[in-house]
Amino acid sequence: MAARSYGQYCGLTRAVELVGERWALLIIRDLLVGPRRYTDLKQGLPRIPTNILSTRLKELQEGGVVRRVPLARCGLVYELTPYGRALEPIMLALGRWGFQTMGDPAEGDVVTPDSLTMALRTAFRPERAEDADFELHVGDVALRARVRDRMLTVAQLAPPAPPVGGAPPSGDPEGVIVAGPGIRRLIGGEITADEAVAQDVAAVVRGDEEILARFAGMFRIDPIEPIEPIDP
Amino acid sequence: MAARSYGQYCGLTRAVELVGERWALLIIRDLLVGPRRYTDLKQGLPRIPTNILSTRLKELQEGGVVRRVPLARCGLVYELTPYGRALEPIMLALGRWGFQTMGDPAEGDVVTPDSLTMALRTAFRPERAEDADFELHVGDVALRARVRDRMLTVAQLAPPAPPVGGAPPSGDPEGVIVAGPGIRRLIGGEITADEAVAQDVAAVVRGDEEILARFAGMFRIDPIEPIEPIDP
DNA sequence: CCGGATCCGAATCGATACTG
DNA sequence: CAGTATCGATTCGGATCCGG
Repeated sequence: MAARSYGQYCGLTRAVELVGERWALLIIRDLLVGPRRYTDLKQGLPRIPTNILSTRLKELQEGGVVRRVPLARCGLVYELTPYGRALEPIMLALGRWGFQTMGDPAEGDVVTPDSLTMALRTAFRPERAEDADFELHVGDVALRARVRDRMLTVAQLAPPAPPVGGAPPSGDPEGVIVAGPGIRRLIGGEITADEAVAQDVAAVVRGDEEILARFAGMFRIDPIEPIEPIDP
Repeated sequence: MAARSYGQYCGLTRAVELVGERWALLIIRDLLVGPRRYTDLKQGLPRIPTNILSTRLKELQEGGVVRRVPLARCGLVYELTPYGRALEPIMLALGRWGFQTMGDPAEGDVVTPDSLTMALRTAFRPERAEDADFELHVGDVALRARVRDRMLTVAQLAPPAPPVGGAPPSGDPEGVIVAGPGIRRLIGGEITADEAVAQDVAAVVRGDEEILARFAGMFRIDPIEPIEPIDP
């Protein structure tokens, strides 16, 4: 039996053995945004020890979740295999689940470009989507998000994107939203767009302020019903 | 910042901090089957150190995922909160994902009643369901599974169920299936019911042998398409 | 700058023993 | 039954180092 095996013959156990080690799911989160170099991953996961990153990447390759690709344009990158990409809906659902109980950021917590990108994907509701094209700034991170035809695409503007990222669309966005961590409350439906502006949670620094309401309409994670139906 | 925090402000990170520690998801898997006493959990997770079980249960309670309920009939049990139960679709999806690459069992791997119950739920396809009522034996584990109205219910027959489990239906099942770990290949669609019988992967020891084909029709986890569309 | 490998103290895990 | 206590074996985290 493998060293860190749980000793059970079960699909979930297998999954946890593949991607349940510390840091593994966060590495996969970043790779869901796009292929990344070793250094990109290290920057996107500021607190990961380099030896752990190295070890996890090897394990994930061995498990068929990640592969290492020498890329002509920019050296060596890691990317998800099709099997690894099959985790995407699970990661989005897990992100939604965790979002429900996210409090305020702890001291030292950071928001990275890839985590914000995945947060947008997590919160995106295709069924409510309407075309839009805006910039979102949170801390040092700036993204360009575009919705066309109920499809969301996100590109990283700042910090300067890794060479592998998709290029942002040319032309100007409809508006620029600058937000703090409190934007969680807007996405969570705790406050309205107007309240977000009033409480300085978010501001529209360019374009029509109405874009914030459109944002809040499409990017939404509803709380689970707080029923407590169990009665011993 | 908390001791084992990842230092990121992100929904997925929060989720991983809540349920990503070693053994936590397997504890949750067992609790998805029903409330369990400390000892039930320890039996269902034969290789978990008791201090880890104790620690995880405390952490999961603190995270609002699990609660401890003094139950009149049988002492103290742990059960999922509504928030914890919200993990069910995610756990089923993760189980399906891991199932795809489950090889043969390693030496010493066990199949527990709760893991087999969740495996059945994982593989169940409501859209293909037809009424059925059968016993499934794998190793020492025996379950009674019943499908009515496209809903699956599973009860544990052996080993003797924890007092909290639902009672099995009265009356005889339509058939009794005895299988080995190779039943994975039947569920995975690698072999047909006839081949499973021919290869001694499964046998119908009571009732009409046709029930195995009906089983295979409703309980199925298809492989992900093995496309490799990336071309650097 | 990129892609790691190495080293070492601190924290966690795993196994066993023990207790109310 | 429901855990706590103890202790050696691993792993993790942080820092540094190194070849390209």
